[in-house]
Amino acid sequence: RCMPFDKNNELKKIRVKKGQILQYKGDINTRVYKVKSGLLRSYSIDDKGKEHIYMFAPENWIIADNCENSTPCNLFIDALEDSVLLISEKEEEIRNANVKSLVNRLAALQDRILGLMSSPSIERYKKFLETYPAITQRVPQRMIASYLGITPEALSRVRKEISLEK
Amino acid sequence: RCMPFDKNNELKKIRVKKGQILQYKGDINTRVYKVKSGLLRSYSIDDKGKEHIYMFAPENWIIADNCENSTPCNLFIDALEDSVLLISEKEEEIRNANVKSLVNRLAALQDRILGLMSSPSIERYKKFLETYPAITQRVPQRMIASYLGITPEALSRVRKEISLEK
DNA sequence: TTCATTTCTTGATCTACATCAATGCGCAAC
DNA sequence: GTTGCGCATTGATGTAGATCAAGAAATGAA
Repeated sequence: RCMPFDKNNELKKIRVKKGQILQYKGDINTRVYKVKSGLLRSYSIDDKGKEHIYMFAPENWIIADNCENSTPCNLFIDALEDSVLLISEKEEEIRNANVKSLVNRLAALQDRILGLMSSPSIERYKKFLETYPAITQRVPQRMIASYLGITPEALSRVRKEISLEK
Repeated sequence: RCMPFDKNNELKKIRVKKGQILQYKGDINTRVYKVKSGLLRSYSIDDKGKEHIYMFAPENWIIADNCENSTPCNLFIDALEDSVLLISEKEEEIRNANVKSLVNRLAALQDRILGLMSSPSIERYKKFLETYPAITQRVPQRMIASYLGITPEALSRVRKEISLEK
């Protein structure tokens, strides 16, 4: 390439094992992870010790904590499968950000918020199946429950109810 | 100004009355509103006819539906007070977007999602009071309840409980 | 394979919040 | 003033989903 600064110069490529934690709540100057293969997730742990999954990041997704740089982050990030990642600094990421894709992400969060406020768990689960069919196959149900904001028991009953509908 | 294209060329300035609806769910090619004075809100209406407030936009805030342009939008937008607005096209907005402020908005939505999933209504209300003290004074409680994802009755009881804590 | 660990399911009970209904309180219009 | 209307409060009751507990099924490790 003939560009004066190849933007990939700044990217580190790493391999991580399933279960490895990449970011802890409270870390500062956290990085941005691009998933080349595998699957990551981000999640918080509340005062009662309960995990709440904020997002799953399969191939070609970007995952990070959206907090200000240099302030402690709110989320944990770990690997749900052996994965290959590209790591970059947040500032670098902001410089190269694709505005369109940020706006798309806003739209997805808007949807999720309205869903949490207005849809019962069965509807949220059905929508999840439509939106992320691939992820359904790759993570245990308790994690989907956590993403949906319900308990594994509640998800189990929702699934039973859906199977009876047919 | 000496710029070849003044970006304000594209902005229309309008005045709206309290109660006026600027955008209906289902509209396409919706615009972006910058609030110079007054107060707007965006909200959805679910299948049971219940309103769910997605956001309040006081002075200097930007409000819009985050949907793809040319697809039907999901939100209504109306004026909670007489307001003065600058209107721009989404494409224009994307061209001039401030990435930093988009990322801040992502952070706020992340917070809201985690709050909806993990905090009881009393905590969400306390946090709202801290985060948006000014808005508390300007909108009826039923709208704050709607923003928090609870009923006006539930908010009334939460407030009573807080007043007893002291 | 066997043993251990995690995950899923099912039932019983509990609880936060919704729903429904009645009352009272501003506050604007006239 | 009074009439009407939207809003807040309070009580009674209903319900989605949480919690707790026990098994069953799947997964993984030696």
